[in-house]
Amino acid sequence: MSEEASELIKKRYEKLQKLRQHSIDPYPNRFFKTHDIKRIKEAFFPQQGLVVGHVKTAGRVVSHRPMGKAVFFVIQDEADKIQIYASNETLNEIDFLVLQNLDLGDIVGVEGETFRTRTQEPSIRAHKLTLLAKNLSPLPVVKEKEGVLYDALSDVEFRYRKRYVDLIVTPKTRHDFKLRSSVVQAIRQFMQEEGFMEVETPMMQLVASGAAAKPFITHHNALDMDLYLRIAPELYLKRLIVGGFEKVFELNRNFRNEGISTKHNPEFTMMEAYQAYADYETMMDLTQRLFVFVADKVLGTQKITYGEHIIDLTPPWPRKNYLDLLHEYSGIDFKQKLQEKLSLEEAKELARKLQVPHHEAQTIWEVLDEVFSHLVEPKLIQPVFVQNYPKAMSPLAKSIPGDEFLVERFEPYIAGREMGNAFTELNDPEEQLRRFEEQLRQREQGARETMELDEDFIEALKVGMPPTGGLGLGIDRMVMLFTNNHSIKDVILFPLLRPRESKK
RNA sequence: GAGAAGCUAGCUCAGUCGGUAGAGCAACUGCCUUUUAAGCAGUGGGUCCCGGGUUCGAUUCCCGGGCUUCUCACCA
Repeated sequence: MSEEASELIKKRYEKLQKLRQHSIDPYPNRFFKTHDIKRIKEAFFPQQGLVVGHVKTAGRVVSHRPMGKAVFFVIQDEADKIQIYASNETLNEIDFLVLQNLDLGDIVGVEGETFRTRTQEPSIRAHKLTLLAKNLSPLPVVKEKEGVLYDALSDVEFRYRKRYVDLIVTPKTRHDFKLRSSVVQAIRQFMQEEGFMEVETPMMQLVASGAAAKPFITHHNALDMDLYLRIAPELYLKRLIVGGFEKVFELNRNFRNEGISTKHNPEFTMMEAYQAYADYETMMDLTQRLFVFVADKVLGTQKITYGEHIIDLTPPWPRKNYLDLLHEYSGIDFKQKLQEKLSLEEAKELARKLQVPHHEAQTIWEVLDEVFSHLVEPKLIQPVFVQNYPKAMSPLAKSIPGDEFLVERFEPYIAGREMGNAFTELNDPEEQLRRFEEQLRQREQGARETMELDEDFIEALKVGMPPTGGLGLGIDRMVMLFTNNHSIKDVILFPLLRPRESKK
């Protein structure tokens, strides 16, 4: 950066030099505050009036208005901002030099009295000004009046690549990631209060199973073997149910080597929970209560504004059968067609008539899935449990007793988006083996995504797993819902981007 | 992986029907000691994403590449 430094940056380095020549350390070792800004506002600035008091606080200069030998500037800390007033009359000679060389983006410590300006703006009259870190890489200049931003940082790429800058200049970014943290915290609290134990299972696995997705491969040098980054924690969590823990959950990252989109990041956060002596209906109830708990906790309401919609999380959420929804939105009774032994060709013909693209579908189930995602999913705005899915797409779920095609599985849908996946867990090891083998057969027939056979998991089931309900929730998507964001990159602090040729 | 759009000053954006570019903010200089998207006057700042082609001349037209965004595909 330095040899290509722009004029702006050169100026900053010159100021740095000037300060050092006057024995001012632009990067002192420490500075301790008596108050953070929010507390100053609370303690010294009642609605009307003022409590005069002495404070010592710090923050980043986010606005800078010199006026003669006086300067009004605003400092921002993690939670709030306050205006500082300083001049040659309030500061000593050395601190005034700091003031004269102050730039947007500098981090400063301030000591002084609280007061209100003529326009009643809460302010601090600085008697001491300490430079704590010089800004050498000028920030985008974003101005703000009554909550409206002017020249807001709108270069999306810049915001993702330089998230630390985005966090400084874009209040919504700060807000959304604080809210994300609160969501995660609320989920943990809810699960713990429900009696679930948080566990950590391997992220590096010998067999990447538990979901149908392409894994990332990594390598262990000492053992000289390839490992997969997990695509799901599912099979390990169920091993713990076998081991005798009755309520477990894990809240952490999964890795899937798939395309990147507004709804997909290669690493994403899931919460998976398993409860022994329970079934998928138990998990529906848990899901509903969890969403309500989190919404109350972080938003204080069960009605969420998302884009054009007001989404009402108030339970109970309706439950609709997968095949009934297909019937409802396509006009075709697939349940009947299945009983009449519908062929793949006939299924594709039906999809053609419905104008649903299906060219890559290799099985009847994949055709149905295409129809579902094109005709049904976008309509599922208010919370709904879609239940009783085709067996062929759900190799880890228990069959509905007496039903040839369907399993006890549901997916909660909100805002046209799948928020999770849950089922009554298959615990019959022989059946599980057959299902894995069926996956292999489907793959040989050309199915795009199938699940890997995990032999040790079969061994675990042979030891005996009680009847169990399991649930997975996509945390990123949940946060998108709660923060009214439409791109997953806006709820991931550092989304994966291709590297860029230096510069910027 | 496919299609569409975008890439011009530190930021937000104009613009050039082909003659090497502008505004606002920011920076710098001067004035201004209760301003707040502060104000007034002046100054400086650009490999117009990269490479090639056409052309007397390309930031502009053509071809190739890069990166991003959006949509679709795969998936959650």
